[in-house]
Amino acid sequence: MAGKPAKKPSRIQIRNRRRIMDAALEVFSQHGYRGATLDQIADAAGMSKPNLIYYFDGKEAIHVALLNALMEEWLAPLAALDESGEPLDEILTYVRRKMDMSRRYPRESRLFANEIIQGAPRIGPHLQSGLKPLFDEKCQLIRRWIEEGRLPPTDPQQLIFTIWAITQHYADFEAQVRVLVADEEAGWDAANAHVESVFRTLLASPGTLG
Amino acid sequence: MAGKPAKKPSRIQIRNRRRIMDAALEVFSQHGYRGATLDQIADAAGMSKPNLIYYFDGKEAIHVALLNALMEEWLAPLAALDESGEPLDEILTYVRRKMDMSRRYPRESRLFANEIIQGAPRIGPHLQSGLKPLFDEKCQLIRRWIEEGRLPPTDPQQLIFTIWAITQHYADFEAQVRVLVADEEAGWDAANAHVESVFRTLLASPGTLG
DNA sequence: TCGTGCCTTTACCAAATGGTAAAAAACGAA
DNA sequence: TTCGTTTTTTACCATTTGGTAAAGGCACGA
Repeated sequence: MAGKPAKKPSRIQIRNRRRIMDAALEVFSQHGYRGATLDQIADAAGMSKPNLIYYFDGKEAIHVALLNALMEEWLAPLAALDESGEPLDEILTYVRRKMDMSRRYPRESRLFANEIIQGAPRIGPHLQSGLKPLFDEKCQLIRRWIEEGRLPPTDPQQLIFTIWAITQHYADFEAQVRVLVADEEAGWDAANAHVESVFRTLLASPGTLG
Repeated sequence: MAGKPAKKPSRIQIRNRRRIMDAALEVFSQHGYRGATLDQIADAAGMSKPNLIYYFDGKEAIHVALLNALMEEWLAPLAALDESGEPLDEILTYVRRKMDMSRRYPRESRLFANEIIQGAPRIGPHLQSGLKPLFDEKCQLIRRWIEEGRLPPTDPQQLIFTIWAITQHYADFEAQVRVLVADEEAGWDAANAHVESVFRTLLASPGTLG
């Protein structure tokens, strides 16, 4: 039943698995699943193609392993949304963390984007089992905050979509943004400021009219 | 110098070129450039692979032709932003048209998304020559509206990015949205209502304090 | 130091893929 | 109908790609 005996991964195994995952992230995020080749990944990982297969069962296995490994880390900011905190602060913190991740880990963002755009053929089940419950839970939390009059009335699902859309846009469509905005560094500052003000405006309680 | 003599395209040529473009849109938007195969496109177009090559010079030529043909149509809503109109109406109309296109032409949206995410390797020049001028022009227009006190102060570039991000999200990440939202039809209604209210809120003049 | 088992390389392979050559078929003006 | 042109098919081809077999190298404990 267990997929692998999994005694103890040797130091070499740990190092090489990591190398492969990193190389795969680079290549998959840039070309998508079908556009990426094992040769490219092997090259980026600094090892031979058969050696890749020694560590992973095949191309799809690498991709799936990568998505699984990143999923948790990628959802961490949403999971950190704390019910005991101040609603506005919590959501703004979430937004800021998402912006931070777009700037610092664009490859991860694009990896997911590629997968989702193409219909989530390999990550689909994990969306159901991993993302959906978390999403529902946090929607419930936001709904409660709204009922308590601590946030203006909004559709929580749509609010989260909006946050995702705006923040990830800067990573996923970086190529476009770079064409349209002259100064890259200034662009990030402007983006951060704008996004901050957008959600401050949207979440500004209009008098808690309940 | 002219790429083709281009006498008069016969009826058959017109019909088949259209078929190919439509099939290519379907396949490219689903798998990305490198993930799409000529066999798939030929299949979807209901003709043989060599017949494709008879009408287009090759895979890349089809892709480029497709992007070029769609670019204009895709930018039409932005181009329609009218300086003589009421700023709020103009922008809300723009947002609505973008939402409409996301719902009705998700393939077009995903085609561009795929291309941009992967670094715009084939459409890059067209972004510079086609999108950039239009973008700059409309930013200028919005800036003027703000100066005239007819819109609250905002960074025009970032505003447009926000509109793109939110509206296209529903097409590009449809697979994800479908997992997270139960009722698809109701989902679209909720999305439209939410997006409308978001931009109404953001663009609500706070007293034209100028 | 000497195996024993983990790691890596070399040499392949079958299928898929972008593309070509050239013959056959269909079309259309005279 | 007939002849030249346009369109389509059949049969290929070279390269790329995911993957395998098996031998060689290497590290490390006894």
